Formats: sequence, C-alpha cells, structure tokens
Amino acid sequence: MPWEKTFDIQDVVDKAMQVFWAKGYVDTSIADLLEATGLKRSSLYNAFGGKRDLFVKALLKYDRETSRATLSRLEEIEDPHQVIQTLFEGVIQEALTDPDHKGCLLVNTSLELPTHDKEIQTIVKTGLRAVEAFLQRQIELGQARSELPESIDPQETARALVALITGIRVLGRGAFEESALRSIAAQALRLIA
Amino acid sequence: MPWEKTFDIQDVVDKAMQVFWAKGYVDTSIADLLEATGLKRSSLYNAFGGKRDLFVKALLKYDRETSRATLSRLEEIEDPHQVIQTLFEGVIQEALTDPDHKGCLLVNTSLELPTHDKEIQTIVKTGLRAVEAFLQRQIELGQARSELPESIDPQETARALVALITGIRVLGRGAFEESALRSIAAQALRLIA
DNA sequence: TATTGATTGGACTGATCAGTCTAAAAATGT
DNA sequence: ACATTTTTAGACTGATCAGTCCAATCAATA
Repeated sequence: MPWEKTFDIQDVVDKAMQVFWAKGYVDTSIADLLEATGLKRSSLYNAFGGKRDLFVKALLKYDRETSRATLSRLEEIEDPHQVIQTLFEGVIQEALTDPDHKGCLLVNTSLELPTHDKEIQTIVKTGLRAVEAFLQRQIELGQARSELPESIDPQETARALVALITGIRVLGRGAFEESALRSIAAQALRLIA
Repeated sequence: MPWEKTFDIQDVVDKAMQVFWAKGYVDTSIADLLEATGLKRSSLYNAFGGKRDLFVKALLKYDRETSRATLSRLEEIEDPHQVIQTLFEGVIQEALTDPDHKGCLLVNTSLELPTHDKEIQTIVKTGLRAVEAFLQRQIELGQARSELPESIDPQETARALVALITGIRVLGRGAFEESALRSIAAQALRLIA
C-alpha cells in the first residue's frame, strides 16, 4: 500500500458531480461515490463532510463550470437570435448524444427541490435565474439592435424559454423522440420572431 | 384486533398514488405506503406483488383518472383556444395551491425514466403522447373553425405546449415564483395566436 | 358447528444505507 | 533520526430498506 499523493479536490468533486448528475441525489450511494472517485471512505468523509456536503459542492461546480460556462461561451456570439438558436441546438444535441440521458443537473435537482434544504434550493433557484437573466439580456440586446421585434416582452419570453429548455431536459431523458425535441426548439425560435 | 372487511383495492392504489406523487418512487418506502394505506405488510404484498407493481398500478391510475380525466373535462369546452388557456390556468393553479408541490406524476416519473424499466417507460411515454395528441387535435379543430391561424404547425406547437407544461410542472416545484409561472402560460398562448 | 381459504399481525431475513472510529502508514518539519 | 500531522484502510455501528414467512384470526359455506 504505497502512499498516493493528496488527491485533487476539484477532480473528486467533478467525478462526484457526474454520478449525482446521472443518478440523482437519493439514488447515489456513498459506495457509488467511492467507486467513481477512487477515494476511500475515510478520505471522503475527511475531505468533505458527507454526502450532502459533497452534493452541494458538485451542484455549485455544475452551476459554475457547466451551466454558466456555457452561457459565457454563447455570449461571444454577436447576434442575439443566433445565441438563442445555438443554445437550443446545444441542449438538443446533448439530449440526443448523451448515452446516459443525464439532462441538466439543475433541472434534475429542481424536481426534487421539495425534499432538499434551503441552501440547495437557493443554489438551484439562483442557477436557473441566471439562465433567465441571460436570455432576457439577449432579447433586450436584440431589440436594441432592432434585430428582434419590440413587441415581445423580454422577461416573459425569457421565462418561457427557460421553461422550454426545462421541458427538453426532462422529456429528453426518454419520453420524447428526436423529432419531438426539435419541434420544441423550432417553436422556441417562434417566440422571439 | 377485530376483523376489518376486505379493503378496497382502488382505494389503496389511490392512496399509494398520492405518496408516490408527493415523494417520488425511490423516496417512497414500504413503511410510507403502509402508513398511507392503513394496510399491513402482508396484505400489501399479498394484494400487489411489491413496491414496483403497486407503483405501476398507481401510475396507470394517475394516467387514467387524473391526466386523461382532465383532458376529457376540457374537451367539453367548445372553443379550442379557451381549452388550451383553461388547461394552462389549471396547471398553474395547481402549482400555486398544492402545499406539497407534487407537480405531475407523469412528468416527475419522466425525469427518473432512465432508472425505470420498459413497462414504466411505456406508460409515461404513452401518457404524455396523449396530452400531445389532445393539444394537436384542439389546434387542428381551431384551425378548421378559423379560430386559430393556419400558419402554425399543429404537431410542432402541441409538442412545444407539452414542453411548456412540463416546464411549469418542474419549475413550479419551487424554483419559479407565481409571476414567472404566469409568464410561461402567457407565452404559451402566444404560440397559438 | 366444523371445515376451508383468505387475511391478518408481526417477527424475521439479508442487504444496503450513511456515517463513525481506530490503528497503521505516509509525508512533513526539526 | 525523531516527533507531529495528515491520509489511508477497513472494520464497525445502528438504522432502514424491500421482501418473506407463519401462526393466529376471521368470514363463509356446508
């Protein structure tokens, strides 16, 4: 039993995130996390407090490095209409190509919100609000540039787009076929036309 | 320990349905089901096969007596536009008034689809397809009566409406406030205008 | 009233759960 | 080389899980 150098905390959180993402909080056992991270029981409890604490860290990491990072990347596209179209294309592409049908960790957690505590509820709410705010900004930007019609309500439309994304994330886990998911994206664009 | 007359199967399934609906499949224990139904352990295992079998019966009952029953009631309204508006109003009203924030059992199960077997997947898919078909029929009806614009694609729009309802169901569990949910419904109506 | 079959209460199983604890091993500083 | 601190390995806890089993109890029929 040779001494392994101290594990990379962020790497462990990342691997834990994958498990929570794929299986959900309740369905993920400590044994699953140990297997995925390669850590030993005591190391995990020593480094993090326990299952819930690790989940919080994973959720925050997802929000930061997956959700918001995606928005940041999209922000580099100049045309707001193109931004929103690309966002939906990405979500659908992910739903179609991910063999695990993980969807979105924030959305998945959103469904189990009633069973979670205040802190986790806040993380999810804040994360989704960030997406909403991003979309609203894009719509307002498009209107300022006269690329999107003034007639649409930026906040209302942004919220509906979040709902559509949520729908794709949920239905994409197995209930809807590819063509149905594409229909949703097509109609999303109608909301900003 | 007096002799209780044979329990009503449908009544038991109904009570089990409420528990699964509120807590989800994995989070529901046999103990929860025994408490909710008043049954004793052996009676439950004798009458149904086990947890999963009872869940299938509960899911079918929900599809039949809650989901489809709602659609049937809506079908009595003549104006298709009014039908869709009433449907969204109902979904939002439920999200706002239900203290447990149960959402929709089909949608909730839809999110955990990857963890369920073929039979359950089929029940959920079929149930959601019924909603989609209902909406598509209403749109086509509205178009035939020239009450809805010919320009909209009935199937695509129906699918987007299902996605929006799904969004309300999920986000209504705690992530979105009342005004945000109402925004979604308002935009849903824009899709059929 | 005696027999039969369904239903009950509740003990019991083995598995798994999250989390604790201890002692050995490894790294670090002096 | 020695003492200190961190990490590891893994046994162990008590709780809970879904599901099994059986003797006692009840209703119905003859």
